[in-house]
Amino acid sequence: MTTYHHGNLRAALLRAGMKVIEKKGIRRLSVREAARRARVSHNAPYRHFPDRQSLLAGIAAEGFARLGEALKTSSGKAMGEAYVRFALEHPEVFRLMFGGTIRMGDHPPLREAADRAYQSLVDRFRAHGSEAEANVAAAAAWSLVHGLSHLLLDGHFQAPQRDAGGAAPFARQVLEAVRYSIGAQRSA
Amino acid sequence: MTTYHHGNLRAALLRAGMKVIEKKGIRRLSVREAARRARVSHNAPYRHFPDRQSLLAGIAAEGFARLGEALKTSSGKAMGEAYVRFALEHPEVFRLMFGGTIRMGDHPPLREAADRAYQSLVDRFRAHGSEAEANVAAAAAWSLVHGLSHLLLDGHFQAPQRDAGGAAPFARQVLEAVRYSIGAQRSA
DNA sequence: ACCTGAACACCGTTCAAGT
DNA sequence: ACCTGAACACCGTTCAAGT
Repeated sequence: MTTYHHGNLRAALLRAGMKVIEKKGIRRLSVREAARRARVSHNAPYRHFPDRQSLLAGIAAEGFARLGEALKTSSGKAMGEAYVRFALEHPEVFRLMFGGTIRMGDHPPLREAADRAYQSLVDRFRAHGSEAEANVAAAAAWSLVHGLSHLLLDGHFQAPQRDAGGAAPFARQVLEAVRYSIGAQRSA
Repeated sequence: MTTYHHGNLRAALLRAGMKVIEKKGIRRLSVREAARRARVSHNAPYRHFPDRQSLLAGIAAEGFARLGEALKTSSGKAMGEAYVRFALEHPEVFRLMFGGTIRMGDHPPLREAADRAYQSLVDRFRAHGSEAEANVAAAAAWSLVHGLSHLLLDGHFQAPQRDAGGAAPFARQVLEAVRYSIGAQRSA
């Protein structure tokens, strides 16, 4: 029974941090709070993360890994809905990943995690046309599902849409509408 | 020469706050910093805003007003690009408006400001089909430009795209691609 | 190496008091 | 009404020290 914490304080801090963020929001996760939950001094986290931003970056990277999984395990047509579902089910982590709290430039492993998740999406477009066309198509698809996720989370769609029965069905409508549009173009 | 500040401390705080946010980011705007810039005690702002969130909400509302202006004064086809341009030119204010820092539900004037801005966008779709169809089309368009703005700000598009010559031309490509798609559907 | 306690310069917010 | 200074309970981060 060592006087130290345990084998993997880093992992414990990430787990604790993720939990706080999901339950109380990003602003409420302090380094000191993560330390408390991991039962170490307010100071121990600095052995594993140089600053609060890096702790947040670690949690965001874990978020990208989970998003990538969700995308990979969804069949082609359902990928857009899987993306939106991830955002709606993990709103605070999604905001951490994309809310500008952390700058990817400062955290290379975060950028790599994000790129891997995006690859799951781009790969589905490789079949269509030139590389440049695939890039544009993937960017458009990502933009659509990403913007839709954000706007739904922020509550920007009003009564007429919500009355239709909640966020998810509305999201499906929007995605279907655009899917048909793109299909029309392709076959033309 | 009164011992008080001046006629409109509220406006002065909003102006100072906007400036700090644009220059240093949201995290760096404290109530105390806004007070300092307006040359009042750290406590005076609480006469005009119940808490920090409300100060931020006031600044965000001003941001929505400006975005609405930018959209209204842009001609139909250029509106999407105007939206992206606003985001790229005012990244920190854009993040404040849409980054989840403030919950619109807690600040009715903010929601109203946001709705007015959205109306500038929805109005352009009124001509097309039923009300429900217009709603879905507007939501799709908003999602696209909004997601594209966010992803560009976060730096998620990689070398091949950026090499083409920067964010704005890439944005134009993506928007054009989808515009053609939707045009194809309409005429089919 | 990994952890701790004390210390510093900040916060947001509340309160009692001044004009 | 509008403003001020003191006070409280937090922060992130640094430092000197313990095992």
